[in-house]
Amino acid sequence: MPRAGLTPRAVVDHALELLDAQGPEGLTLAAVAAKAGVATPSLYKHVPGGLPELRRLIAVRVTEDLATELGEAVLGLSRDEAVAALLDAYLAYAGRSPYRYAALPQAPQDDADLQQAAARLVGVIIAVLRGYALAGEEAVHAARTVRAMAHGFASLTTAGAFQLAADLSATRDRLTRVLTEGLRHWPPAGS
Amino acid sequence: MPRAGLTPRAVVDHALELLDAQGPEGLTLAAVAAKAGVATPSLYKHVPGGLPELRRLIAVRVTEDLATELGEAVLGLSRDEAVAALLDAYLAYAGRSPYRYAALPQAPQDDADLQQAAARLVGVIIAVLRGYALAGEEAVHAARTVRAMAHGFASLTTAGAFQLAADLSATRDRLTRVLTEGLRHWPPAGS
DNA sequence: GGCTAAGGCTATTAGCCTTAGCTTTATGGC
DNA sequence: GCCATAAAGCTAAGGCTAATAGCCTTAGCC
Repeated sequence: MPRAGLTPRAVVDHALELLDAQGPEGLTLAAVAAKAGVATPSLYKHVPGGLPELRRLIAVRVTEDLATELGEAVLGLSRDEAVAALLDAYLAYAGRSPYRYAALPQAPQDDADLQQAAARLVGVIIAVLRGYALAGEEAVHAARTVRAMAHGFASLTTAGAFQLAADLSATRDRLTRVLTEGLRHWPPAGS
Repeated sequence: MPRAGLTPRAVVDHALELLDAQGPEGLTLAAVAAKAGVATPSLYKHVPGGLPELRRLIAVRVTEDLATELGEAVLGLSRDEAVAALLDAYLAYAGRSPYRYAALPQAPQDDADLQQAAARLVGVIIAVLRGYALAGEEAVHAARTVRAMAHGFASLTTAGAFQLAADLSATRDRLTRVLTEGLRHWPPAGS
């Protein structure tokens, strides 16, 4: 029996392929092992924590990938243009890889690796907000607002929660404008 | 063996208790059956579809409960006050029952019962927007924006995704104001 | 009084995760 | 060039789950 030359990274790669193709139900250790050409228990040599750890590693990887894509998408842009590009890239990622995106919140958030990856993602958002010159904690509130809007729209869209006939891209346009308007007039005034 | 007097509704009740107490991992037919004082296969008499149908019924119930709570929260209010109350009630529900809230997107959205319940929920949002006199499809875009912001913030908050120290209720306040500002100036202007 | 249908049950199958313990392979030191 | 050792694979086994099949009993109605 020749060695398969498996690594934790390769295991995650196979898992992601499975996730993309079959959704969360299809993500089983048995299936990953079959795809890797290995018996199921052998996976524990590379992912000692079993299925929970595999899911954790997936969340970390997806967060890193998303952070990288967002960072590239906003290069050279600032203010409203950067925000629009950020939202576009965010929604594009979720639309292109809905199962990966849905796997994000399934992992415990107190994990160190995940926090590091998440910090990179938040860093990109904070950088985009630099053009609005928000003071101190206001930048954090604004970043959370950006993230909430992006995640909310992405999550509801990929889940198929918007059932009415109205054009989704028009909604995305309105959402983007509400966000940029809010950022330009930050901190937002009450009624 | 006396009858347990089970009904589909009672099965869902037991399932919800389990979900609240132990999270999605603890929601198994075996556990529900044990709680109901019944052997596992007996559940199929009331929930023929097994676990997937149970999850579907849970999503429907949670959507109905949420719609009811939101409807009550905005009674007698209009415009910004109504929007603020809607957001408060939405986030309160998610915060009070995080596992129920997280169970919402796990069900297929093309289910008739779920669509009916979701229509009630959307109806509440549309009603809240009545005070802003939005024309035609703009009401749909605005309702989606409201829902995206509420869901995004609720989802990220309950998942523990906001790790920085800044006060969450302050962020919620900013989010609410961005939303009401956007609604007051609808359709939102671009840059 | 007996029939029917609903609501229980046990037994069984199939699939999964996980642990334990053995075997083989590759590698690094002497 | 050989041997020790650690890494990486395997088989076997245990325990959990969902789900199906088939049987029995209870409750209610004609």
